[in-house]
Formats: sequence, C-alpha cells, structure tokens
Amino acid sequence: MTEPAPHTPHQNHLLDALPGSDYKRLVSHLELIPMPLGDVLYESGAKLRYVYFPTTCIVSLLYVMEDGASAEIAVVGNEGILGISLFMGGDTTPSRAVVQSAGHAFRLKAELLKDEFGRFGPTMHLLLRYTQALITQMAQTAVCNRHHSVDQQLCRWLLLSLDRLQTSELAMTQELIANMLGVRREGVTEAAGKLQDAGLIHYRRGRITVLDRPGLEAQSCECYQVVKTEFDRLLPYVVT
Amino acid sequence: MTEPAPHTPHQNHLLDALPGSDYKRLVSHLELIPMPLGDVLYESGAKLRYVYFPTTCIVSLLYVMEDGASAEIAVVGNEGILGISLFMGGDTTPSRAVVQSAGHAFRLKAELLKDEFGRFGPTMHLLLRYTQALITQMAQTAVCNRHHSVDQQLCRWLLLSLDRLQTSELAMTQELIANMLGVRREGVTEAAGKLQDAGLIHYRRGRITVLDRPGLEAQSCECYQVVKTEFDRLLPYVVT
DNA sequence: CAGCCTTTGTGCGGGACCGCACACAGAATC
DNA sequence: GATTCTGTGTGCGGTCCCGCACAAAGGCTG
Repeated sequence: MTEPAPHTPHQNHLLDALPGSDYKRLVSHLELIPMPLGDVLYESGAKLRYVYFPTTCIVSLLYVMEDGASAEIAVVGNEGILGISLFMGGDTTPSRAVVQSAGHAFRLKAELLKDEFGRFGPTMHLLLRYTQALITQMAQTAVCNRHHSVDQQLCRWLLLSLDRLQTSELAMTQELIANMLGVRREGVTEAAGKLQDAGLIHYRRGRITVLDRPGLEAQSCECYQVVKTEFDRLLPYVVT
Repeated sequence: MTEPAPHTPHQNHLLDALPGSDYKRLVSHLELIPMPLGDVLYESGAKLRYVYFPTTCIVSLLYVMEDGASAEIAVVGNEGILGISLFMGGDTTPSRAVVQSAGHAFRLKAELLKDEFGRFGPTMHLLLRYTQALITQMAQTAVCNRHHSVDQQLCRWLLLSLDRLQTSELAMTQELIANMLGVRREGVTEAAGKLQDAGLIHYRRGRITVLDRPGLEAQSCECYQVVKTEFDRLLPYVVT
C-alpha cells in the first residue's frame, strides 16, 4: 500500500487559481470533509449554509420532477464550486446537488464566500467566469438531450466525469448513470455494452474503466468538446 | 388607428428596475433600434459590441450544431438583457442570438455596461440575479427536452414567449417554432392542431392567438411554472 | 460453500418522433 | 383571376427509446 496523497485545497482548481492574498484570507476557514456517495448537499429551494470545493469527488446538479423522474443539469468536480446561487444573489436554486462519486471536498461557510465575493476582486471574477462555463455546460446538456442518442450522451457523460476526476476509473452503477442521463437503466446497459465491445471501456459491477479515451471522444457527440473548449477558454490556469 | 405607444426604456423591466442614479448614467446612451425578424444579434463565438434590452421583441438564444440542427437554450424578452457573457467575463458564448419576434430594443455600448457593472452597485446585483433566473430557464429547458412531449413543450414555449410580450398574439410560423424546439415542423403542426381543437389557441398562417391561457398552463408541463416562479422570486419588481 | 442481494443482460410489445413525400390552402403578385 | 410562393395538414415506414418481465451473473455474508 502506498501512502495516500495528502488532501490540499490546491487540488481544487478554483482555489488553486486564486491569487495569494485572496487565498490566504480563505484558506484557514476551509474544512476538509468526506463526501459519501448519495449525499445531498443542497435540496431544491433550500438555503445554502456552505459552499463546496470538490477535490476528489463528483457532484451532480439535478432536477427532480414531480413524478420522481430526474435529469442531470450539470456536473461539478475539482474544477469548480457548488453553491453559485449564493453569490449570484438568489440564495437557492430549484435543483438538487448529489454526490455521484465519493471523495472529499473543502467546504466554506456561505458568509465567508459572500464576503470575499463582495471585495470585487480576483475571486469574484474567477467565480463569474466559472459560472459562465457552467452555463455553457447546462446549455449543451439541453442541446444534447434534444438531439443525441443515448450512446453519444453516455460518451459525453463519461468524458465530462473523467475530466473532473484524476483516475480513468469511475465507481458508478448503470442505474445511477441512467438517473443522471434521465434514461432507462437498460438503455445504459446497451450503450455501455457497445462501448465495451468496441474496446473503449471495461465494465464490471459498478466500476467503469476507460481503456481508450481518444476512441471515446470520437464516439461522443460534439457537445463534449464544446463544453471542454469553453472551460479551457474561460479558466485557462485551471487546466491540469 | 390609435397613436402608437412611445418607446421608453421603462418598457424593459431590468432598466425599469434600476435605481434612479444608475439609470440616469445609462439612459442618455441607450439607443432605440428596430429588431427585424431573423436578425442575428450575436454569432457563436463573436465578441459583443453591444448589449440589448428588448422592449417589444423576443430573442432566442440557440445553439446550432455542426449538422445544422438547432435547439433553443433560452428566450429573452422585455424582462431581460442580451449579452450576459460580457459581464460574466467570457465576452463570447458558443450560442447564437436570433430575433424570433420582431419589435424594438434599446442597445448600449458594451463598454458602458461593463463600466456600470464595475461600480459593483445595484445594477450589478440586478444583472446577476437576472443571470441566475436565466440559468434556471436553461436548466429547465434541459429537463424538458429530456422528459416531456412535443405537446407539452409547445405549451411551455408559448407561455414563456407570451410572458415576454405584451399581446396574446404571436407572429410565428410553425417551422420557426419547430427550429426553436428542435423538433420536426410536422410535430408542431400536430401539437398545435390539438391545442386548437381544444379551443386553447387559434392558428392562422404564422399568427397564433392564445384564447385560453389558464387552459394552456394546465396542458403545459411543470417546467413553465418552475421558470416563472423563479423569475418572479429573483426579480420581484420586474413583474408587470 | 451456500444463500442472498445487487447489478447487469435480454427479449418483447408499444409509443413517440423522425424523414420523406405530397396534397391543400391562404396570401401576395402581376 | 391566374400564378406563384409560403405555410399547413396528412400519411407511411423506420428507428429509438420506453415500460415491463425475467434470466443470469458478480460479490458479499454467514
């Protein structure tokens, strides 16, 4: 067994991109907390007490409909922050934030982030640019939902998720993925089967390993690239 | 013939909601300009020279895919502003802004809005809250695209559009609506036919009249209400 | 190892929407 | 009033995805 890597705020790209003075003000207030699978960070309409900076976990923003069906709106990992409605002024959103891949995150009291935003300095501009990138992700999700097949959407989803983790492996059942994409579990089974037959991924009970990333990108619809390009453009020093 | 109503910046709810001092700085720089059907305000990826405050027109944000297919991401009318990427820091977006219903708008040089935003005053907070409302609209579009029938989506779309105009009539062909929703023209024909048979709307060659608004709301999916409620919550004094 | 639960694979009928082709009807033009 | 154009209605086969039912593993527990 190797020593586990120590957790540091720098694992989150937003925190890492903050200039020294802003970072110093915040760092002592950051609390490292574990993020277990399925944890609900924010319920729809609930007021935020903390914002979260994921380091090794993935969190989905999803909307749950009256009949219980759900759809993912965006995914947030170590490139981002959870709780943008705090500084956007709304305090709440109609969506829910759920941990999709267990790991850790640093959390910060809502008040403190609001104060930092209120200095109208680099942190504010960084957060706004991140928000715009997130908007692009949401917009592209809408487009993808409209026009692309489950196969393509699965590729996009895998790629976006992998970009937000450090491994090439995802701990995630097909059922869970289906909930994210808002499709049937069987649809995911079939799509994943095709990808496996094509040698792009390897699947075994809640564990997906990506074998051929370029191949996956080729199978994916343009939506993935649009989102990635936009993140890279808006948050250049955030790139790993 | 009655005298046409004079155009005033107050017809745009964001401008109308600005406190006097902020408004005074901007008002002399606002130019009233006509917005003809089909006009492209922003091309995907193009830098913004102006922001637009619609008064009597409707503008769609839509994404056009490589193969030419399109999907609407959000719709902006007299409740909003076009060009949020300006103050969010990205300067451009991957989507396109197209006039869907002809009318007028006030435009403002990009620089001037940026300056006003940079005062970190009420205008900034108003713009950020509007942006959050817009985010909700996009998120709900994604959900709706995933789960709801063309019939329901048409209802949602009509209602959102009507809320952003003052009349109960829309000048819009079924072909155009189909492009917005990202579905076949025939699909819209069929859905609109049902609504007409139900006595909710009246259709004649590029002109839709809503006869029974509550009825339409009843036919619509929950998405419309979610968006409307969120706009009302975030921009309370913007309500007509 | 046996038993059990969870996860994944497969088949089948049905519905929604697609692409295409074409008929038909307002509206505008000359 | 005839022509033309643009917009709308309709039908048909094909595809994708849904809901459901159930079989077949993989992996954990005792």
